[in-house]
Amino acid sequence: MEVSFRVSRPRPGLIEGKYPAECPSRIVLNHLTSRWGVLILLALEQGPRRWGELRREIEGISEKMLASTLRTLEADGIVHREAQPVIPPRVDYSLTNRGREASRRLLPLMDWIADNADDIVAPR
Amino acid sequence: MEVSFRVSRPRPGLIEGKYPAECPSRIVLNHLTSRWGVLILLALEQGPRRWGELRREIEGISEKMLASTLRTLEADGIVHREAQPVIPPRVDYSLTNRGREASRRLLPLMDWIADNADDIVAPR
DNA sequence: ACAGTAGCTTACCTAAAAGTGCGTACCATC
DNA sequence: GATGGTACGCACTTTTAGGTAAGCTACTGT
Repeated sequence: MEVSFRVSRPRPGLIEGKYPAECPSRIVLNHLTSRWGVLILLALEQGPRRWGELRREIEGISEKMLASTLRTLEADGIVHREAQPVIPPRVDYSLTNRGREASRRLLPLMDWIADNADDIVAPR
Repeated sequence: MEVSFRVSRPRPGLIEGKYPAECPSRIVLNHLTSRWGVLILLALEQGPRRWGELRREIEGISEKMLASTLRTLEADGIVHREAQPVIPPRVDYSLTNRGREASRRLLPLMDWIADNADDIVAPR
């Protein structure tokens, strides 16, 4: 039983040719699907968050990883960082347009995984 | 300019609570987005492939990683393995229905990344 | 005077993923 | 009889993501 599933458009060169680990696509994919990257996107997709809010909302994340993951996503133009020069410091994070584009593609995958992960992993 | 983007349905418990690294969703996500997992899915999504075809098509993959990634995806019910007891050995790999469901969600993300990765990574 | 808070940075360490290189069985071909 | 293709498994090493813990600035509250 063949399932007719075609991608919207051809992806020339995605398989052919070399795939060094340093390929830009691989780098971005790693950032987006990193341990904490996904959770930060999930959180920010609900709306802007302050540093401390993210830290509390994403239980288990260390300050180091929150900082470095946020900086990575900021450098990728996926997360917008807005620091207000007040004391105590206040920093707000939100998704950029690019970040929303990314999460729009990432969330369906995450939803599917969340729905199926138990069935997939259970049989062990 | 607010972009109105809502996820199809609520994802309760995806943010709240703890997120151990051993969470089933994280495991499956890691398998799907692993270095070679994505490339194998991309290849198999074009149709069934033999071991050697995958090895040649996915340049740079080592035999060890091809074998272990395929076994992981097979254990997850994403890839179907069909070994014919002939000499020399012949083994065909294809996507299961579940694998096609997964790739249907993964490919839009990969397409977007492929289109944007250069712009994202270039400014460094 | 001292602790607490917000938002980090830095140095160090570990565990898991991936790479390297070897061996194997069986046969066809040169 | 030597070489090479096919589909792997195993042992070892390297690389990298992530964890742990401490410190730091510039203030505020008690």
